[in-house]
Formats: sequence, C-alpha cells, structure tokens
Amino acid sequence: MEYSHKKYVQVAKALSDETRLKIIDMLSCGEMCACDILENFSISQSTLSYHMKILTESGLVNALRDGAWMRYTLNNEKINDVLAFFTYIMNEKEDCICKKCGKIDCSS
Amino acid sequence: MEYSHKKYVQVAKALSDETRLKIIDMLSCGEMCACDILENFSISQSTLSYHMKILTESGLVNALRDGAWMRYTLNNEKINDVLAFFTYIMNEKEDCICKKCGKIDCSS
DNA sequence: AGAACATATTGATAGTTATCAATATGACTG
DNA sequence: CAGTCATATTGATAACTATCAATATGTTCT
Repeated sequence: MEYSHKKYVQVAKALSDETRLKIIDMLSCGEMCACDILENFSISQSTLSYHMKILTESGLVNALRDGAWMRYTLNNEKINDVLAFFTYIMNEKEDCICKKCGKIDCSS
Repeated sequence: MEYSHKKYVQVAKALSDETRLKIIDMLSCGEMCACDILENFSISQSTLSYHMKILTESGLVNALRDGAWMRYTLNNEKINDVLAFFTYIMNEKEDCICKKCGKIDCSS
C-alpha cells in the first residue's frame, strides 16, 4: 500500500477545530442544511459558511445545492479512506517508511 | 459513550503537518531517537524538536530520556482512543449530538 | 574540569487560521 | 420584478503556526 502523507494534511486540518468536529458528528445522523447546523452553534452565518467550505474542500463532507438550500452529508467513501490511512500509518507494517530512502522528504 | 470534541482538537492539530505524519509513520516500526528521525528529513534540529514537542503534548507519542538521547515511541493506547473517537463521530449512533440540547456549544 | 555530543529553548519572521460585520449572489414567492 | 430568504464572499483583525539561527541545558567521555 502506498499513501501520500501530504494528501491527508488537509483532512487533518479540517478536523482541527471543535466546531468542525461537532458538525461531522451531527452529519453522521444524516443530511442537514446549513441553517439547521447553524441553529446548534453560537457563531455567525459567515463563520459557518467558512467552516463548511473547509469541510467540503477536505472531501469529508458533500455539499449539494437544493434550491436556496445547501444540503450537507458525510462522504463515507472519503471517511473510510481517511480512517484507513490513519490506522495504516499508526500501525506496524512490512513496507515501513523508515526503511525507505534516506531522506523521507523525497517520497512525498 | 460520551466524548469531548475539544479534547481531540489538539490531536488533529498534531496530525496536521506532513512531517509529523511521517514521523508517526516511522515510529510505527518501533522506537527511534531524535537524531535518527532527524536524519530522514531536511529540517533543522530545532524544528524537529518543535515537532516532537507537538507530538508528545498531543499524547500520540511517548518521550523517554535515555542519557543524552530521547527515545520516542507511539502511545498505542492514545492512538486506539483517537481512532475510536474519529470512527465514532463519523458513524451513525443512537445518542447523536444532533439530538442533544439546542446549542451544541453547551455540551463541550 | 573541559570538550564533544544530543536535545531544548528563545527570538524573529513569514505565513496561515478563525472570526465578524458588511455586502453580494442566487433562489423562491407573491 | 420586488421582496425575502439562504448561503457565499470580502476585508479587517487578532491569534496561532512553522521555520531557522543562535544560544542554553544536560549528558557522556577523557
């Protein structure tokens, strides 16, 4: 298996905020629109829009326009991929990065 | 099950850097000292020390002084906990956060 | 004790992030 | 097409992050 570490930095950044972790948690139940999500927090509408952009650009969340509303869902394929990556790097394996070329930097 | 989302923000931040993801990957094989890790990157010694501090403060990595050397290992207990948390929030469950009090903010 | 080695801390800096108010865009409704 | 509602973008700002060179701390060896 061959993963690009750089590719997952963006996902980890998307997970690096309490509000965004809670949004992901909320979406695990199913689809929600922006206004429903907003109701659950004490943040401005523009801040929520910013967070939703971070989440959708990371690939963790799908955004679908439905008339005036945006409908958000979790991207389960991406989520499984991300969980597999974290599990992979954190567990011992045959083809460990530490056995690769001297400068790990070269294998990004 | 009851998780504090805030508690995992620090972990996600620790994972939000390509160098740190690679360090975790390297440590999955087993213990390494700082100088061995440093050999694999093109960064300064002080920058590595900074990254190791972020990783140990997140709880993902254990640091053990051995004479002049620091010996680093993955903290498998923490890692399992973190993976369980991410898996939990990303999957549907009975006691979903979206069914809690109106302002999610209150339940951090 | 003094030299050499391994790691940590400090101070400076450039880049990134989270937040809001204000404004813009786009969609539905009468 | 004018008004309203839902969401996005912009501009400003304060806080945080990654990096390095220089320096400090702590350890081992002679």
